[in-house]
Amino acid sequence: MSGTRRSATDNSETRKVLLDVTARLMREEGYAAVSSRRVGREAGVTPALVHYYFATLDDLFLAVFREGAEKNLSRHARVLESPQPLHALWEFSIEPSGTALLTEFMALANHRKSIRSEIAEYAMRFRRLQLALLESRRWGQSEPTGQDVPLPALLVVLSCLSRGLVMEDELGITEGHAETRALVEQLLSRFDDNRADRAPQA
Amino acid sequence: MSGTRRSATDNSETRKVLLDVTARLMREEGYAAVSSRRVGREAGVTPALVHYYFATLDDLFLAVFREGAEKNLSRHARVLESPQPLHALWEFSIEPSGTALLTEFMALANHRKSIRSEIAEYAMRFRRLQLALLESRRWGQSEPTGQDVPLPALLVVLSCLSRGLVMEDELGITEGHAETRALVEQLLSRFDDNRADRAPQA
DNA sequence: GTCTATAGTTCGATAGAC
DNA sequence: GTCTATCGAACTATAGAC
Repeated sequence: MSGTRRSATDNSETRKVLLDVTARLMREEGYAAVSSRRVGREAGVTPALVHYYFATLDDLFLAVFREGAEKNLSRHARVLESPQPLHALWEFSIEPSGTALLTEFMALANHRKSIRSEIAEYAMRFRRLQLALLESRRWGQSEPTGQDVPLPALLVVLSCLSRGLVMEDELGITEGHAETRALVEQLLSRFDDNRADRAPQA
Repeated sequence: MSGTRRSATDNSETRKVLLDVTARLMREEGYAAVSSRRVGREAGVTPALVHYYFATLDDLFLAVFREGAEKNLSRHARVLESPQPLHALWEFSIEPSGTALLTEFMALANHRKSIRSEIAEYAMRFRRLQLALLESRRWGQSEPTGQDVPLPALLVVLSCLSRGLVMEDELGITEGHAETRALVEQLLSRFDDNRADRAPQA
């Protein structure tokens, strides 16, 4: 039984609740709604206990970000194993779930140094993981139709477009979205249909 | 002389200062740094006077947004008259100046209804203006190389990409950016070099 | 238009009991 | 690990004098 007990601070159930409450508050009301009092109240504990787990609010924000980042990294690793990895990546990226939270972190990063550097470091790790996984499946070198769209550029385009489309959708802006999605599908097929392990079509 | 006096509330010099201070605070420290006390202090007036001009903070935010939006609309109208309108649009869009402010408004819009609807309405007006101006120069119909990239999609791609690249740049993320910019230039040339008023090249 | 004064909130963070 | 109690500070918004 001693193997299952969890008294260490990092595994505390309370800590998990605090992280969940914080993430929800950020999604629903923005980072400005996060305070030790508010988080404590919604988690059923006192503000002082929030400070016990996270000395400052920045520590709390960082912990939320790191947890989400790690989950995202492993989910992406799985997504990129799909038979049509780029289509799978795209479908995954245009899910609105994580975007609202990411937007809040972007805004936070604009004026909190500790968060900015954490986000930047993660983003680079993330993009390099994507590159490595995709290149290991033999893209990006001298594929017939992929020549004019280097893989690094494609990844930038996909991430900017998915983020932008989801944000606009949530604001109620849909002008040109259908055409854009169709265009992306067409572009992705040029890659997913021309992998090295499939027969070239001409 | 009576034509130059400006006693109306909307033309007040103080009002202008308040708008400027607010925009600067949003850019440099985020929307959360905006308060009637802070704005008043930095403008050299009392908090009560801020409330005299803008009953609530939302009114203040909205006024800042509207002012920037109007300026942006007229600047864009001029940009799109360039001999290479899409290149001009792109160069204009990747200027970092307005992006930080826009990011703050996006984050604000996520949880302030009045701001969300204002941003959405403006974005649609904006995109329709772009479409109208560009189509009047005979794009997007059946141009030789533009067939597979409809103009509405192109505009979405440009705006998402410019916003995304600038944001990433400011965080220090540059992976894949050079390749993406090259790709965009190539795409834009397919349009700008194939306008109806230039000779087709084959 | 601009001010003083103030009511009523909410906040970050800490000390220290249990 | 969780609490009470508290300091010191910031905030929105309004009332009303000038």
